[in-house]
This record gives sequence, structure tokens and C-alpha cells, in this order.
Amino acid sequence: MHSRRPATLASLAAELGVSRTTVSNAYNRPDQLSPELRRRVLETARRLGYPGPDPVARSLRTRKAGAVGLLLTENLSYAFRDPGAVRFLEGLALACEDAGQGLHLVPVNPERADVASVHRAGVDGFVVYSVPDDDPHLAAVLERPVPTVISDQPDLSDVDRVGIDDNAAMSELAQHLISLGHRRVGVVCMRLGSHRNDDFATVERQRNAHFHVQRARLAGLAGAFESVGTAWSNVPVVERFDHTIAGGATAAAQLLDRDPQVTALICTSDILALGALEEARRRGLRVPQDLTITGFDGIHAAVQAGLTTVDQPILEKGREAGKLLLNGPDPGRPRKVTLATKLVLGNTSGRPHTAEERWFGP
Amino acid sequence: MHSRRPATLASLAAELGVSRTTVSNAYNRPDQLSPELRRRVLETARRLGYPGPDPVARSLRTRKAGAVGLLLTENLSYAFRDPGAVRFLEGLALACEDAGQGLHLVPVNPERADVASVHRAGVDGFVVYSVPDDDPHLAAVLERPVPTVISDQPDLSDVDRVGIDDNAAMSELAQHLISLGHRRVGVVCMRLGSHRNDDFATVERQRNAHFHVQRARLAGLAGAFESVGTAWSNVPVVERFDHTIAGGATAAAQLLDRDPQVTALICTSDILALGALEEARRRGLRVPQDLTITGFDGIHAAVQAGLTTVDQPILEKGREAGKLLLNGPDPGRPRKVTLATKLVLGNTSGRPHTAEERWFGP
DNA sequence: AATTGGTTCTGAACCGTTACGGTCACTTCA
DNA sequence: TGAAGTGACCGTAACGGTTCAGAACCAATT
Repeated sequence: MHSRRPATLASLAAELGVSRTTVSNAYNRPDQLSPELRRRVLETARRLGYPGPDPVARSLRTRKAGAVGLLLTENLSYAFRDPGAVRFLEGLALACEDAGQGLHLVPVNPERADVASVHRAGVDGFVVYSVPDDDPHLAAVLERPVPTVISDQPDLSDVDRVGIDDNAAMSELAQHLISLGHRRVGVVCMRLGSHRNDDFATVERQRNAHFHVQRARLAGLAGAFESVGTAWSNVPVVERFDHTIAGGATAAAQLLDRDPQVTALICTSDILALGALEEARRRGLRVPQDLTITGFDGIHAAVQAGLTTVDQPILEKGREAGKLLLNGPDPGRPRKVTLATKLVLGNTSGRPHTAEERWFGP
Repeated sequence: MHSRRPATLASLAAELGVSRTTVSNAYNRPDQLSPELRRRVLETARRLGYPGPDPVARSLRTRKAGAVGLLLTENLSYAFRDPGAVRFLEGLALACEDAGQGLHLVPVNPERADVASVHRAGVDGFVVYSVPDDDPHLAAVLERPVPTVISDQPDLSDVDRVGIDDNAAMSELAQHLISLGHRRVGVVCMRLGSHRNDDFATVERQRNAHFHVQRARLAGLAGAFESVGTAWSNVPVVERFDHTIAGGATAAAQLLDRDPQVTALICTSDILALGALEEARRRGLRVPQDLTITGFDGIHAAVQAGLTTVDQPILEKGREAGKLLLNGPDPGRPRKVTLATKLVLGNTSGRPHTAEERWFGP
């Protein structure tokens, strides 16, 4: 009984001797028929096991699905594994529940370029979160005749976008480190391309990164440090494909092995920074006395750990993206929303050792 | 251009002078037409801005939506706020991505009984997670002619279910406490009904709780303690409607104010237990020397905090629910999957003070 | 010459609904 | 008393596809 669809609106109408329109109205516009007839319709429906108008057929006719699609470049389950993604989704969910809209997570296989899932999603619009510039799924989304809002990346000129000023935010963080006296630093960043490169990233690779956000953050760092005379090409930048604490730890290790003289490890995400903290502890390096470590994002665990980081309003980003998609009556000009960030000074950043201290102790 | 639908399969066919079938085949069954014609179809599609077959129309015809619906009783955003829910969803997402299915989160307003969102969701089946026995949304789901799997609660005899043995698991935890010597205990539990009662719960209220899981856990406790002579009606049970750490803290306070002699605080969730820990710290009570505190669930933060708790495989529950829904060719008999739990002995449980210790110190 | 088999394409039915523009009987009001 | 209104219901035409049983054609076999 729970798996057959015995009755349709038409068969119900036939049984009752009324038109399909009337049955439809019984469900959707109670004021269009007499209470008595409506009662009879509903009662007969119950008797025949008619579950009410089919949602898909209704969607086809009304041209609305009652749901927004979410595309992210990782596996579907990543959405629930990464604290940042979870926070973004919470915000998006808030916008959806306000509007009574469902949230349809599109399954993506990052391995194969299987765009079919994008074509199969019955949604009224898409929110795209943090995908690479050249993601084929994104291209598929943009081909669909529904509104789209991109968050974080990429920044396409003719598509709505909500994000932060990654360059400026990272630059501000860099200024902080510079003012503390750091000149010789290392960087741990997230993936810069679609293929795995768990290694150092050349300046060229940084410039050509397929991820707008990482590109902007690195550029912010580069600009700040260049301006005080640190040649960026000498700054080691290690990349990690997987965004995990363990990855941050091994990246930090790789960096410290290459140049034990660095006084600060700048990570482009909190997750990576938490890994770096682990590695520092493992090596017996005191933070921040022996090594400064910074993150980016302002996730809960990082703030709790006292990390110096950039707090960005991830939840609001999700909510804003949802609002833009749902409330916006689709104006002509693409909308660009840039939210504010805040530098959070934790206890993982401090003055580097002076040369003397380095040799003779503080 | 991104918001109009200029072309349809039919108009494309007309333009090309072929039948609609052929165009459809070009997308869905490439082997059914010559490569040359297919190329022409696809190229003309691009020229006309045809985005490919409409997903909703396709769903109507094929009778499959390519997505599973998720119903939970709280606001949509709660799914991303509660660590347990997030973990469950991660598991469910794993099952979905394996099957290439989308995940459609149904927006629910716990205030109004707005069942329409359930009727509007175009999905091939539902997973229902932890809703009360009498939830109207659940009733609406069961009326829909699609398969359904319920996780945790409620346990309806004719619906697939995946869960744990809450009664036995809690009983095992109780045995542990009993063997340590605890006889005078207090309990903090989650909501037992649909209306708010942030207060003590009578035995009757416990028995009639609309949440199967809470009912079973309390019953497990009651059984164990009754069997060693502790009259359950004397055991104070405090209920909290909102599942938050802050709620756990105030509940613990309420309990300790009522009976400062309790030697253990048993919480039916880790979140509540983390709150209880906070309150104990606030009062200067040492855990476990002065007070034993236990949780339930085995979420990350709890294990990290060294909480004595019951570890339940939340992720596997989600994944199993998804698999049941997606792989199962709908056998006649409803399937019941019960996963194993594991008692985790942390450092928040210990022997209670003896009478002498209580008065004269250990 | 008739049969067989394979490829390529088509016609028509069907999926289950809602939007739109009526009709019809029955007041109401001047 | 006739015109205008109102409430209740209906017929038709989409909505945009997929599917299945053939038709048409051609080459190869009997």
C-alpha cells in the first residue's frame, strides 16, 4: 500500500463525477468550491488511498520545485565533515526555512566529471559554494535556466556573488605579523588546482590557481610582505589537496624541514592551522614563543584553541546567498555582496626571536 | 539568458526536422542514433540555448526524482547545528553519493503543523530522523506512496527502521554506575513531548513520552536502578526542551539544588552532559570525585572531554538508513536494523563518596 | 526472389497536474 | 423586471518529456 499509486486526481474526479479542476481546487483553493463538496472529495480521497496531488506533476505545471539546489565541488558528505561548510549550510538552511523552501544537495563525484546530477536536480535555483573556476558542474549549473548565486568562488562577472575581500583580510593579517617583526615566514594553503599536489607550490602555480579564494589570500600575503622587502618567491608555500587537520600537520612538517628558520606559519584555513599547531607541539616548539601560527575562517574550534585568525561570517554568507536567491526578484545587474571580516588576535602569534635569542635563548 | 527557457525538446526537434524521440535519444541513448545526427542535435541545442531535457518533466515520466528526502522534526537549520544530526547526515550523504542520489532536506516549521512541505517534495523516498511518535509530518510522509526508513524513533511496526537498543545501552551504563556504588542519582533528559517543559518530569510523563528514544533510555535506567532497590519515583528527572549545552547546565543546576546529595548525574545525551560538566565546574564540584557525570551518544567533543558515555554509531546509522532506502528492493517484511553500542569509560565517572568521606573528607 | 537481421528513426500514447477562460444558475439592486 | 454580480464548477490546453512498438531502409544470407 505504501508503494503503489492506485489513484490519481483524474480517477478521483471520475469516481466523484466532478471535474479534475474541482478536485485540484479542493486541495489548492478551498474557497473555490463548497465546503460540502470539498469534504466529500477529501473523504473519497482517503477511501481510495489518494495521497494528494503528485509533487512532480505539480512542479512541471507550476514551474516551481520548492527547493534550492546546492552545489559544492567535493563529495556530498564533505558538506557535513568540514566545519566551514556546515556553518555555511546552516546559514543557507536558515534562509530556506524562512522561505519554506527545501534544500536539495546535489551529489557530485569529483573524480568523474559526471554532470548528469546537475541536470537531474529539480530545483528553482542554485547556490554554488566554493568551487574551482573551471568546475564543469558549475558550467552545467550556469546553463540551466534558473537563477544562481555563487559564494566565495569563483567570481564571475555576470553572476550574483556573496563573499568577503579575501585579499584585504589576509593582507591585514600579514600587517599584524609584519608589525610583530616577522619577515621570514612559511605558508600552508589549500588546494590550488583540481589535481593533487601535496607539495610546494611555485609562484606561477599560485598565480594560476583555479581557486579564486586561495589565489586572493596568497596575493594578499604576497603584496604585504613584498612591500616590506621580503621577496615572495623565496617564501615557501606548501599546498594540501585534502582539507584536514592531518594534512595541515604534515604540511607544517614539510615546511619546517625545508626552512627551520621561519618564524611564522601562515595557514589559509583554521583546519590547516590546527594541524600546524599539532606538529609544533610534536616538535616541542612553543607557540608563540618559538613559532607563530595563524589561521583563517574563525571556526569554533580555532577560536576556542586561541588561534590568531581572521573571523569571517560564514553563517551569514550562507544566509545571504539564500536570501539573494529567494527574495531577489532577479534584477538586471548581478549583485555582489561583500561581508566584513575581523582580525582575531589569539595567543598563537607573538614576536619572533631576535637573532641573539635564537642562539642564546630568550 | 539565464532565466528564460526559449527552447524545448520539441522546438529543437522541429528546428532539426527530426522527431522528439530522436532528440531525446541524443541525450539519453546515444547508441540509438548515428553519431553524425547526434552531433548535429547537440550543436543545434547549443545554438538555440537548449539546456537539455527538463529534469521535472523527466521525473514525471520516469517516476523517479533522483533524490531522497530527509525529514527531521526541528527547523531545517538544526540539522547543521546539532553534532549528532550532522553526523547522521554525513552517513546518509555517503549512502546517497554512492548511489548518485541527491539529498533533499524538507523544510519543517515545528510551530505550525505545515505539512505542505512534505507534499511538495519531489523525492523517491524518505528518511525520517528522530521525530516524535505523533509528528504530523511523519504521518504525511507515510501517506506518500514512496518507501520510508525511520531512524531512531519512532518504532512503527510496519516501517523500516534502523537504530540501537537504547534501553539495553542505558541499562549497561546504569550497571556500571551501580557497580561503582551509586544509588542516589539524578537524570537530565531531552524533551519528552511536543510542548515545552523545562522542569522535572513525573514518572507518568516519562512513561508517556512522545519520543521513543528518550522513553527507552529512561526505562533502561529505571529498570536497572529498581533492581537494586532504588525506587525510581524518587529519582529526580529534569527535562530540557532545547538540546543545548546551556540547557544541560541549567538542568544540572536545577537538579543539584533539589537534591545536593546525588552522587551521579546521568544525562541522556552528550550535549546535556557537557552542560552538566560546566555547571559542576561552576560550583567547584570535582568530577568524578565529588560528582559523577555521564552522557550518551559518543559525539566527538564528548569523547575528547573524557566523558563517560555510550558510544553509538551515528554515522553508520545514517548510512544504513540510506542503504536500506536505496538498495533495498522493498521486500515484504519491514526491516529492522539494530546497531551495536559501546560503553565508553571516561574520567567523569568514579566511586561516590562514602558516608564518612562525605562528612570528613576522603 | 524471398527471407533475415540490423540500424536508424518515427508516431502516438502517456506521466499527473494546474492555468485559463469560460458556463450556468442564482441572487441582488435600481 | 431586467441588468449586473456572484459563487460553484467545468473543458481544454498546456507543462516537457520518455517509451514502445513499429516503419523504412539497406546489406547479407538462403
